[in-house]
Amino acid sequence: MPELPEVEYVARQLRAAVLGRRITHAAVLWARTVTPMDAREFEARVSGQRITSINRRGKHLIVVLDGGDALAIHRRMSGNLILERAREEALYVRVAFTLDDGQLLLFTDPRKFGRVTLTSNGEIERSLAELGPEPLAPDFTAAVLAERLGASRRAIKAALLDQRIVAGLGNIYADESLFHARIHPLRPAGSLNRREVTALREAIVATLLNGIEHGGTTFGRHRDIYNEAGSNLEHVQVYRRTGKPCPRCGTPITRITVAQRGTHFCPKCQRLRGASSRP
DNA sequence: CTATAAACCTGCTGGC
DNA sequence: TGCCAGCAGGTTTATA
Repeated sequence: MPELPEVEYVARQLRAAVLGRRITHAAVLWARTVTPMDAREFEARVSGQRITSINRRGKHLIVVLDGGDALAIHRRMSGNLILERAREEALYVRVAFTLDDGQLLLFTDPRKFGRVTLTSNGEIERSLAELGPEPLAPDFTAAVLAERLGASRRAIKAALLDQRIVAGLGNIYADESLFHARIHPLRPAGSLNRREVTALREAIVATLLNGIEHGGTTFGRHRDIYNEAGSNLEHVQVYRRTGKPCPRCGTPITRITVAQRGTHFCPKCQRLRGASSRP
């Protein structure tokens, strides 16, 4: 579930809460979460390192440690980072970090798809090298987006979910962005004209910023580090609103499957025909 | 290149 | 009320 806004929101909270803290102890409760590293090796190597910075790249949360290592955390479908003052009752804990001020930082993950990877700083950079541009960075221009989409004939929805095209978009924010830009999800990615690419870039930025502002979208499992749900679901226009009226024109929202993912759009505002092509 | 399916996992929902 | 098939925000890998 966690897409860029959910990861960014948590990154900001963690910066305020655990920056500068030393990890005094780590416990791996589900070994596959830290693959490919051995669980005991992970615990030994992370213990004693201090948290020097917290960053985000796409949907990856990067916790930089003073021993030359970094933790790359990907929450995948159901992972959360929960901060506890003392041992409370968090469920599905896969990795537990004890900090030097007594706080407990827990990686919880019912479905066990999430990953907490410990590697050297250089290694992390290499593993993230394939990611596309950061959509909230100032250099994410319409020209950059157009260049990334190239002449691809795949559906624009599928392209937006591809982290090599743009980093951080997932199913929710892809649908919302296309709705705001009035682009049909099945449009071939390379067929968008200049005006449409510009509108899409603006829609992506606005949609993501909106999501961050509301603490992320929670319809299932996303929680912030204090175990609070985000409120952005109240603000989405099409995602999971099949059959409900389009907020713009009243036409019922349609749901189709694109790239094996549920895809929601307004059939009147987002037309497939009548589109011009980009040379 | 593009598309599709399957795999990794568990919990929740909707239909019967 | 109860059971079960199907579905879920993500990514990777195999196959056509």
